[in-house]
Amino acid sequence: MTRRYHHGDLRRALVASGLEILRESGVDALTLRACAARAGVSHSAPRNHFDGLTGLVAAIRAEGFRRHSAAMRAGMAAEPQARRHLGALRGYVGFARDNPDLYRLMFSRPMPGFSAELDAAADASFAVLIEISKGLDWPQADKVPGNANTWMMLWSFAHGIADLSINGQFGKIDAAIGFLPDLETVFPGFGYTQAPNPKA
Amino acid sequence: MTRRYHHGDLRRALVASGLEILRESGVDALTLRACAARAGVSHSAPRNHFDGLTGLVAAIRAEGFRRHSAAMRAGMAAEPQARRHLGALRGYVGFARDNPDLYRLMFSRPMPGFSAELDAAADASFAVLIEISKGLDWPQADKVPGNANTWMMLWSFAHGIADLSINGQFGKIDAAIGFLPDLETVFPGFGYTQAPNPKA
DNA sequence: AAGCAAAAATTGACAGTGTAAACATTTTGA
DNA sequence: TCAAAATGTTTACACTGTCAATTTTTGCTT
Repeated sequence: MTRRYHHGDLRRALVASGLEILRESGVDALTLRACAARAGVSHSAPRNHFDGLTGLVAAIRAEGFRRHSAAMRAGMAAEPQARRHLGALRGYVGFARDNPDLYRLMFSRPMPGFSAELDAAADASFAVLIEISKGLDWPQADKVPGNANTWMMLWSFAHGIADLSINGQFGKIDAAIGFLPDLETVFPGFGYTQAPNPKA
Repeated sequence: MTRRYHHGDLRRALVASGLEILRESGVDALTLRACAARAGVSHSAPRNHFDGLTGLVAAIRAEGFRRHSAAMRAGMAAEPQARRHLGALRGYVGFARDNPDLYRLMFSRPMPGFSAELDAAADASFAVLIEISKGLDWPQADKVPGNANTWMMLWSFAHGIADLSINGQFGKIDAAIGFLPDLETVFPGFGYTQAPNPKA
């Protein structure tokens, strides 16, 4: 029962503490010393696991992206195949609204090069967007320059709805979640041109 | 030539200093003391004009929104009437890309209630979006629940493109600006149903 | 098993930050 | 004129991130 000198899994504990602090008290309270204190450790212990506050924040953002992609995949699994893109996007916006400060932290700073872990986790989220964009087509697709624009459109739309909604920009209306499932209405003819996963 | 004890227009000078610091060194360098120093004043002088750092940041964000709406109006004026919404949105995204840290600061925190000045400036930006949404119609408009959804769609799309582009999420592709003018391709039939400003 | 190097955590110190109170100077207006 | 209000300065304090020095534990090598 005596608290050991070595924590055992401090790195994970610090990220967990950071996530709790972020949820409970917002980003201004997300402090290196506060994370250390909540993990029951001295204020300099994190130095052995992270490259300063920037490194800890990068790890927290990475965990955010892992949960983010998981939420998208869960949303995708809850819909029939032909509507899986809508499920994924609903998972996207739902995650943002359930974790507003975390989502804002994930996207409030330039992306690449903070850490390999963060880049990989963000790529995993990105992969879901690419995945649902594949085979997704609408009548105007070929008129838009560049083949990458389907995921750009989906991502821009989802991020815009999520971020503005989080920041209270939609005011009392805030029908963002109800807004999203109507994507097939907003984009007429938007859907998959062929059944995915042909082996199933 | 002797520096007077009273600055004369310190409030404005502090906001200007903050904008310069933001542009030159990013948001982490945006410090109350740094703004005061650049304005040539002691670190406690801002207290007479702002409610702490939060107040100064709110004033900087407010100035950002004023320039933001001005950029949209300039973009609107550069296009023929039937395409004025595209001009406004191009102004929107262009402002964000020309002032990435400022734009991020404007939207990286919950919106309402920081100061009356900020609320008013943000409303002015919002008014432009409402303005270009007025009379703007596309075949599916009436199928989308709620009448407010035209501006929600435009805003979400513009903010998504702007914010993701700023954060480098589009990677090397980054055809965000070229992406935007094709809105009429993405949304078929998207346009004004009647000539605006009937008195002209 | 012994011992020693590496890893992990602590302590103490330092500069920089926001905030506050007390004090100094200038401006204003009655 | 002169007192009050507005504007700036100085000093102090708690908190933050970072760093160097030190202590404790773990684990590997011999």
